[in-house]
Amino acid sequence: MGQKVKLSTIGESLGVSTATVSLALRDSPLVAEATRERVKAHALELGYIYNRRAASLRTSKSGILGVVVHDIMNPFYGEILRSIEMELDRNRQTFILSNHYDRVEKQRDFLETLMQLGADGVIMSPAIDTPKEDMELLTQNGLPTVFIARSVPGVDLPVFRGDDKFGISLATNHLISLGHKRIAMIGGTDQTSTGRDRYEGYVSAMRKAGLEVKDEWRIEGPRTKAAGFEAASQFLALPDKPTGAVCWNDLAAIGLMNGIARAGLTPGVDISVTGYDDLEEAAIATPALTTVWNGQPEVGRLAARALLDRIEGKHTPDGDLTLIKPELHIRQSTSRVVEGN
Amino acid sequence: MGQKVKLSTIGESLGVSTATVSLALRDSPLVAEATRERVKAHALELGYIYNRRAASLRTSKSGILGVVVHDIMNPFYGEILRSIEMELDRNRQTFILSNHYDRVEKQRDFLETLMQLGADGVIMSPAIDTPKEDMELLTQNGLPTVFIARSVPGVDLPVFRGDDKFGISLATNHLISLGHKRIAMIGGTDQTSTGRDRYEGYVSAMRKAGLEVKDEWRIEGPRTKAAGFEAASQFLALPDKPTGAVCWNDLAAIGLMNGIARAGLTPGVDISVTGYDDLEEAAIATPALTTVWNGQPEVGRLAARALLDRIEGKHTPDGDLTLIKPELHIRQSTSRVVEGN
DNA sequence: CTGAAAGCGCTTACAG
DNA sequence: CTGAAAGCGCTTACAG
Repeated sequence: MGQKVKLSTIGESLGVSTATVSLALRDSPLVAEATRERVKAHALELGYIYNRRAASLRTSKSGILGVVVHDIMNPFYGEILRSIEMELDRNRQTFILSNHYDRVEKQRDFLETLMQLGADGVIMSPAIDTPKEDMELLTQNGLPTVFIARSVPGVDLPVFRGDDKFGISLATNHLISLGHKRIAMIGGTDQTSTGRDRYEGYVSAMRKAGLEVKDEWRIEGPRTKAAGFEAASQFLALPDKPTGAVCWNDLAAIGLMNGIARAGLTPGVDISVTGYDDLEEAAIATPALTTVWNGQPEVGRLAARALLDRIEGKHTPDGDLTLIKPELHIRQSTSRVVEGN
Repeated sequence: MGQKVKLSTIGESLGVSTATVSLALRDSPLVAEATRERVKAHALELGYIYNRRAASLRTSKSGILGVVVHDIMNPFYGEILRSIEMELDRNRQTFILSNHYDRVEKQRDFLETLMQLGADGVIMSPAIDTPKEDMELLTQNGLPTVFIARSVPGVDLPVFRGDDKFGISLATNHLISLGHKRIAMIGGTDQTSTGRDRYEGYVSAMRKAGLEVKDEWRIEGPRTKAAGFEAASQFLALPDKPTGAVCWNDLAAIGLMNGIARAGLTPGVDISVTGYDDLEEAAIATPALTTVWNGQPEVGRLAARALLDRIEGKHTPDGDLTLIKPELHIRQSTSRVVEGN
């Protein structure tokens, strides 16, 4: 591959200084038009590759952002990520991605790596039980950070997420309006604020309607299709057979519906099921899933925008909470409660 | 955040040179045990963050690898990625990820970024119609590269993928053995070698069994659930109503089954459907999907391993093709052809 | 076992 | 409008 082409290579063969080459390549008005063109043409010809590490060492800006989520194979995060990607591409920022799988150490390793690389900022959906100290490490090192979907208690940073309590009440009230009186809540964990908010929203909607809330009707855990599928038998064996299931997310709901179908019942007819998130595949599930749109594209876009603003010094308020307003999308997985139930 | 802590900060407050600090932190045996301990303790105390950019500028190794695939929201790539991640984590390598969405320019931008960052290597599933020149750019700049799932014609680099022709014949022969005579092939494109291989495999299995292959029975395109879902009406309107569908991948198959169900037929009973890949969700689809395991974990692990080996100079042969042997996993979406069909 | 010095490839005041 | 020089924070011969 011959000798590596650098600014000085270009400069020498053109008889100008590296400073001029540097400025010319970055379109500085300080350099004469003609010189600029000559430099650029020659750079292209030589196959010059800009060395970002050197530039970054000098300027202490890297053009790299970090994104950490629980698991990008979860389409909920996938959809957020896609809109982050679009926003960052437009601003010619590179991002590095990591899953933490709710392991605090894996997350910490990644944050450390970001600091070593001189990342300009971080978008994160923090792991369960992330210690405040891990976040302080970021601020101490001057790394602008925003949260998506989740946050860390006691840490004042901008948060972008859906309004969970309101969203789950939309789903619960929808089932209630269809005449359901025994409604279970399937999936999710009470270890996250999101989990607690959604459970609270479900409970308060039930109470407001004068309906009973039974502890047994809360099946904690499932957040994936596989787990939702497995929860079906437990759900179908519940005391006082619920006729409706408010699920933590679309994945658990789709899994649950598959499990219900496997047991010989018809989801959407015998049992009404609601999801949460409105993933792209909710609409093509069988039956099509009634669910709550959770604003993934908005969350991603706004969070990326806010981070870029922070990096540029436009100081958005700390601890600012941006709640995306959820919407109920009614499809075929919910119907009027069956007579006699 | 006070002053930035660097090697010289540690050195000065300890009365040793930065060279010694550098060596000590990297556990060099050149440094006395006692000094090493003192340095490390002090670095920790001061909250020293290793500056990888500076190190990388000096050593021209970055510890960064690039991974480019079509779309990580596709669980096929997601599953490969997960195993790449495991392998790279174990070797303490950071990776940067990008989707190309089959847009050659987006892919080129990313490769350029990798070179600017001084990446050590690339794992890629190249975009359709990737020009040879783009790949030559990588080799000219000394970037070790391996292919997964797809390759670029005329470019001699190691490739890791499943044996498509053999795999699709497993699915086709399975339907044939169940008595199906009219079998369509749904989804995928003939613009990739994978697409051509699978279609050829299907055609030759049909011919070998003395069955007719009709052009109309080839519905090109669908690679997603949504597209598979939409293809259902087209499939059901096909001349001489096929009784079986060999699908390009699990996503198209699951979408197709949903569409068939929506039309009032029962997939797995009225129409037999096979998938390809054996994604985690194939087993919990309704009906559970008969499909061909495509070795995603193997592909990811072997490709990552091979790249690391190349980077370390263990020169694995160019143009070497590693075919993972697919396996048929029979579930409920295929059954003996219905009488009278 | 430790230190002084050079250099990786940029950018940025500063001088002209 | 252009150039000479310093410096970003490391690592690596080299000398002692």
